[in-house]
Amino acid sequence: MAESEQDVCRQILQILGLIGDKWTILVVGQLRDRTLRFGELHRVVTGISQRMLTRTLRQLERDGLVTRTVHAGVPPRVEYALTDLGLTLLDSVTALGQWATGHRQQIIEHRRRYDTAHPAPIR
Amino acid sequence: MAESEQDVCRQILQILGLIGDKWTILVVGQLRDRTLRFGELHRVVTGISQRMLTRTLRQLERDGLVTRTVHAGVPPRVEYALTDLGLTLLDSVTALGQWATGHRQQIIEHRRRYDTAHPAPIR
DNA sequence: CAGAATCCCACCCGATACTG
DNA sequence: CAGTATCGGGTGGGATTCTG
Repeated sequence: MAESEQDVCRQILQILGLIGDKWTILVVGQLRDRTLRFGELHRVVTGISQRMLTRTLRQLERDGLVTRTVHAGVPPRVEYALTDLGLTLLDSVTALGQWATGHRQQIIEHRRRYDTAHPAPIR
Repeated sequence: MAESEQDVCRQILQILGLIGDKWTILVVGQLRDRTLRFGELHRVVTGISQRMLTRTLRQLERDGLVTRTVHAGVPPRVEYALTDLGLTLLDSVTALGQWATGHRQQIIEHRRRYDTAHPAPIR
């Protein structure tokens, strides 16, 4: 089964796109050191809507990055935790986050300079 | 000047979002070892529209990740190259790309299993 | 509590046409 | 050649409502 370079490239891009998603990063970040319930995640990931939290978690579950554990009973309880695979992603993302942190000031400064040098057209 | 955690977090997310953009990654990747002209980039980054290439390059320039050099004359010639800052980004992205490459099969396999276990509702 | 379903709008982005 | 301008379809994502 031949697999073209194109396919591989597109798959990797897809994965990077997943990682680049802001909600994904925030959610994975929150699961760093402990498992959390749906409601806890909803509270701790500031600004996320119920819908987006659900979608993000589903995708992460589908990709094998988090586990979803339903505890029977009333009220219902669903817990989310990182898998081993999810942990390796966390490491990589953390590294990238450190790049972002480390160069944040530089980038902001560049933007400031660029924006003053290229004023918005009047319109 | 107090800078809230929220602000810093949002800035980092913004930067990660930038990195996650598929065109950004492809363009930066192509500039890895040599400077390229607009038209060359347009040819080599498969599928990108003129508009998106322009926008991507502008943003990268604004953030100080690439330089834009205009050579006078006819026909016009504009060359793009990575800055030192851009190179450090390239390194980080490459690392993440290696993660994606290394775990690609696992993720695809997880998806396959998930999709067969959770068949799409009939509709 | 943990979602699923629906509505709806803002914006992203591609296609196309025009310009210095 | 290297862009800008404009239009229009598709989509991401918020707000709201309903259910097991």
